[in-house]
Amino acid sequence: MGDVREPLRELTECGLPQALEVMGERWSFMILRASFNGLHHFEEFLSELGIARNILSNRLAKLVEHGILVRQAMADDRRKIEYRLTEKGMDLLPAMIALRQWGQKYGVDVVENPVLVDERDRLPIGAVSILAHDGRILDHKGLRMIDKSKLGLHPEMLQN
Amino acid sequence: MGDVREPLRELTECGLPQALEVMGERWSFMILRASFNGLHHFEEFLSELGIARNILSNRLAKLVEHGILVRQAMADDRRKIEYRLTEKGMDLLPAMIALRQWGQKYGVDVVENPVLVDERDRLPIGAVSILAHDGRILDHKGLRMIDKSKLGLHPEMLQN
DNA sequence: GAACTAAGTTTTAAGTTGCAACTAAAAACT
DNA sequence: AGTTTTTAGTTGCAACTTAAAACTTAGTTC
Repeated sequence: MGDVREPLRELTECGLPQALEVMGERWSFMILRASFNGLHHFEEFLSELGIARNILSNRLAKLVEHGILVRQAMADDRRKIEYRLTEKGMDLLPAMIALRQWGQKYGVDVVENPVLVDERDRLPIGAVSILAHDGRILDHKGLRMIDKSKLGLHPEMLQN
Repeated sequence: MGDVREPLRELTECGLPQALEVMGERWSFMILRASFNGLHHFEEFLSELGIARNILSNRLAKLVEHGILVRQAMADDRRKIEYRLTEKGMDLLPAMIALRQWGQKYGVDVVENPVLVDERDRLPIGAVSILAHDGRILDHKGLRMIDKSKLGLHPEMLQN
């Protein structure tokens, strides 16, 4: 078979570039947060975020295009368009909260309000965490990047 | 004194804008990933990421300025500059991995290689998760945003 | 049907990105 | 010692993106 070099830097394949295609654009995360905070209309986002109209229009369209928000004219007043988070959009919450917590940890005088709480007991949530397959919390020292081919074929291998 | 209106939409205060100031810029997350993957030098980032030289230069400077990377000329060859993740940079891992996992879940034909594994057992990691104060995994249905002032004063209140 | 409102487009200026060519400094070769 | 190569940048310029303000369109209220 001759010269079967394995590609030295297989850094290319991963979901990050895909995620950044939408969420890497300026304002996307801020719109997501506002949306999660209960805002649904164009003029609400506009006055809440202090974004320019044309950019907001463009971003909302992209978020809808990517299935993160759904756009729907309201029945009672059909001028009003409601933007609502989809399940796909909700799935961005861990990323958003992780960013938020990081900004809070290292930012100067970040007040944090409103606070995220567990609905069940109304206590503030803990840190967004990287979990091992068995639920242990991992930090960067407990993590390794390895080539797919070098994965032992354990039976539990069906998670990430 | 007189007219002390409270700001109606206290959506303003949170760590997200702070985090996005650096990490919201195009390429920042890709550089972070490359860095975590073991790249350390200018020309490595350049050929790995396909970014323009001036932009890379600018981003690295900003990441250093914000304390996410440290810049250090190497002892043996002082032309070579080493960029290395700080603790603050490592703390962005949950956010980065959460984004990556989202991109993987919803992206089309994302291969994912290299794979993130738990160093201890070399099994792929689980999903980055939002945890309650007591360690339960929360999803968006179990979360609520409430005003700081409405927080009951529980003794455990010192986390997020 | 005149005025108003919500959402979006257009226009124009300012700022950012990306490419290509150039520079600066340290190391290696001859 | 002097030229070449390597590493990490900077500069100049064209293409693209963002922002602010004025304009448009469709639906609603008076």
